Amino acid sequence: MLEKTYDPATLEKEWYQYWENSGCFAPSGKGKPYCIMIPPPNVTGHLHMGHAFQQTLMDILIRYHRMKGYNTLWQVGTDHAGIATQMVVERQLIAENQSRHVIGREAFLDRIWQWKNESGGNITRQLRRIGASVDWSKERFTLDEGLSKAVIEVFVQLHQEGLIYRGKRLVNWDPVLKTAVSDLEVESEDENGSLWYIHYPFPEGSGSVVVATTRPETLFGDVAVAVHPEDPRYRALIGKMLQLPLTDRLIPVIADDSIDPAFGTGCVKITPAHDFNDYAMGARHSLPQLNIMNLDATLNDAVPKAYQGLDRFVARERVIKDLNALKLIEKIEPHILKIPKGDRSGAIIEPLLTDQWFVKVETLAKPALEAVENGNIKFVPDNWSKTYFEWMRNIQDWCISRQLWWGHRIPAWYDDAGNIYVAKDEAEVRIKYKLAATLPLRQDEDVLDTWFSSALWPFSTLGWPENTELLQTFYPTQVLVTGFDIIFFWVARMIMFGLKFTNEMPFETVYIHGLIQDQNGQKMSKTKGNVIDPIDLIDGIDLPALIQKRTYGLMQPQLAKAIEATTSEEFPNGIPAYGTDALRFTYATLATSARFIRFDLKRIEGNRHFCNKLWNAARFVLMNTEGKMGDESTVKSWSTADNWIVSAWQRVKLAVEKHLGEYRFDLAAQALYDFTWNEYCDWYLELTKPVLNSMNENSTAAGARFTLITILEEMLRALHPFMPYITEAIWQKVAPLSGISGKTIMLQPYPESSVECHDLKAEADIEWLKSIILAIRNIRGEMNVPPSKRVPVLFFNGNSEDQTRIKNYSEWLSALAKLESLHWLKPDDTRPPAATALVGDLEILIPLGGLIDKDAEINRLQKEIDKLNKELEKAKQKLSNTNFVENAPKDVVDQEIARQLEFTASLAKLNGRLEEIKNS
RNA sequence: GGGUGUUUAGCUCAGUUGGUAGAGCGUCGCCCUUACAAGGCGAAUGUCGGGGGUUCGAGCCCCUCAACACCCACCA
Repeated sequence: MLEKTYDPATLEKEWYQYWENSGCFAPSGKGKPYCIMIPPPNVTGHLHMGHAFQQTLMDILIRYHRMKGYNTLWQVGTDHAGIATQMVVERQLIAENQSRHVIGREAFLDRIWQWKNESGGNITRQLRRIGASVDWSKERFTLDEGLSKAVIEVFVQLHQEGLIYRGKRLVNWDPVLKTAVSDLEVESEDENGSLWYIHYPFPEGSGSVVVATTRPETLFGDVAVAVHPEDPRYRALIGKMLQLPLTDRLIPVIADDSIDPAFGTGCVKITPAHDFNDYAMGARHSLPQLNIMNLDATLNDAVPKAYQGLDRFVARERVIKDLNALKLIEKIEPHILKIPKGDRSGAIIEPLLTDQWFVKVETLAKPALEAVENGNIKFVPDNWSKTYFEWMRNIQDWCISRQLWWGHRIPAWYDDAGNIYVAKDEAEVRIKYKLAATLPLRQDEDVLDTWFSSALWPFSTLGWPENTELLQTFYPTQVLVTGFDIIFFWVARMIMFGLKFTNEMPFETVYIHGLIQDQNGQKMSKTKGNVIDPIDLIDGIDLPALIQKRTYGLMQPQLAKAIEATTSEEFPNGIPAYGTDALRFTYATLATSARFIRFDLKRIEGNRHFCNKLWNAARFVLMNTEGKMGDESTVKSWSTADNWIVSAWQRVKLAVEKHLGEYRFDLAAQALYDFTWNEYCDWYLELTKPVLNSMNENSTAAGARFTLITILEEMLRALHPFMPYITEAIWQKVAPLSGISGKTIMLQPYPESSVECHDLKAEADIEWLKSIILAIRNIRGEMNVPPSKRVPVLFFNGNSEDQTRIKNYSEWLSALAKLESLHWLKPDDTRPPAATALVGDLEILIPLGGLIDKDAEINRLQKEIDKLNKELEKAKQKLSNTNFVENAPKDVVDQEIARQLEFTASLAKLNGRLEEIKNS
């Protein structure tokens, strides 16, 4: 027997260990392969709501397919997350008054590896807590030996084919991290700034041209002023020279179509080394690129002495002040502009000319685009493919070098003359390029963008470039489960590299789930202080601990107070423990096709109740079956209820299969929830009670026991992918009673729908029975008749089928509607004053006796009559429309006619009853 | 500027080829009823964002407007 109360904490503890230790997570080696690659979380990270949500969905798919007999692999692993991880450890050093530059590259890397080894287990421990059935024996890390080998292989090959090149380009430079970042790692935000109108005088000594700029400090890098070629104000000036203020340089006026004459003055200063637009224009006009900044965004020695070494924003103030003194500022306008910031550091990005490595993506993008266009790779929901197309059709070369230490070091070597050699390692370089052993070579200092190794994840984890058995079996993988925020960062690049290096799609389907937000629709973030740790939902947490967690280690400590206040308001008692299964089930029900998902504690609370419901239903079943089960052959007869619940269950299984096939976890979960609670518990269990308690020798108790246990056992299997722990715990007790042996539910087959089990007559009978019971309960409820009070019921005016059914099912009627007695009235019997309900033609009377208030019943009837009248009006109106009668399909018209007749008949009866009771 | 979404009950959301508007939570009654008070039974609640169109019929299809959200892009 199960414990009296459902306690997730104790039952979740045992099972994961057991599953893992018995190798249940490893591929079976039998059946069609089914493989999902985990989007590798940052190795030093910790689980957040998004992870837990995503991993739950993957685990549902994995457990479902494993039970369906697939050879299932959920490949697990973590990412080295270059910038993010390096930043964490750098911050630690700073706290110790150290810096990576002081301790040096080697010591710094040692330090990160040490940190990785200490905290790298966090995320995997947490994965276990949510029940993720990943194959731990195959765990990988993007910086491990095998994956590094794959990275080098890819780099060398792409370089050889000319698809990776090195060049001095304008890139997004993060002056705080002192590294280049890709376009995707830059986030632009609107900010209030100014537009400065500056005079650029003619060298002749009088007059000037006024240019408008948001970045006056870059004036030192100006190499031209551009105007629109058709602009009548400036046409005559094209080709003339201007005096660049604060300098002794002269720069030309040039003409370019891209200039908007309506903006500012129609004159634009051109700074090719510090602006992407100007860079392109510079290229068009063969202008020099004049870099005026150092790597930390201070001005370099290309600017006048007075400004050298100043930070760009200090320099700005200085330039404005000096221009003002020279009366060269015409005016200043407030202006809203986009400020580019690094997504990690938050530093304002500076376009800077540096030597970097790039992937030439155009040729890689073409097949990747086609793979989605022709449906070889499907996005679910489908509209995400549009987002993918938009980006891929306008794709720019990818800057892959990072001036960091933590990552895959670029396999390129330089000699003193600056020649570049690319190969697997230095020895190979010397062989490949036939270099003398004595020629000094130094390796490129830079590492690769983290996403470069992530792009190889689907095949590098399986052993590529070796043609391993794993790779042969599980590649291409079946589905990628991820958020839309990394479609460009990751999904697109996996498709490009997958097609390039394996000639196959890395996955068949990309399922894009929504992003979790807090209950107010805000993104969960540390600075907002609204983060919820999924583990705290499982175990619970008290308010002080929650506040401590949310305010600890804030980048902006001044936010702590506000966070404490909102947290206290929102969770005055902390967060109660809900258990893993309730959390997982909640994630499933939240996985609609919506883009953003608001996480509300109410939902998880409801689902903990669902767990409890299931638990108690199982207790009821066990209580009535343990020690009382024969095998199926001893069952003499099946009741209508048995046949009904079996039949209804088939539909549910079918629905679940359909919904999971379409990645509608919400609908699948909903279908199971509804059946479990609203059919199995609310009706079937209640219907078995009179049978199980009956003293009658010929009763169908054996059939009820058998049905109770077999349906429950199947429900557990069907629910297992959603709620692995509770289903396993219950199943252990239930399975033996239903004649099933097995060590664990997770390796049992997933229940399948069977058409032969459909029983339409039983379904119709039980639907009828339900409506009679509901009608009586409605009267009872409306009249406030307490459940303990049994009532007499009179039936009147029904057809022969009603009579048969009432005869057959009177025991159920009495039990579920709490009847004291049950009689048929003949047409000429006198009817006592009574409350009335209708089910089809059948009239149900509950005599007023002392328990029903006459006026209340009059009100109730009148309400009912009003409702019917409205419906009748609608039906009449439709049928009086000749267009409808002539054009609508016959069955729709017939249905409307039937409705009209039914409403009319019902109204006649109810009105009669109303008169009777008024006159009584 | 380009693109993609969202708008349905008090709240959070379903609504699958157009055919009688649903769930959970909350609210309001009556109940400790031998699985479950983490529960049972009953009830109330919607001009499906606005306007137009197609159709016998629109929450669903088309057009348009509005609000909100997100993504991409070089307006100095």
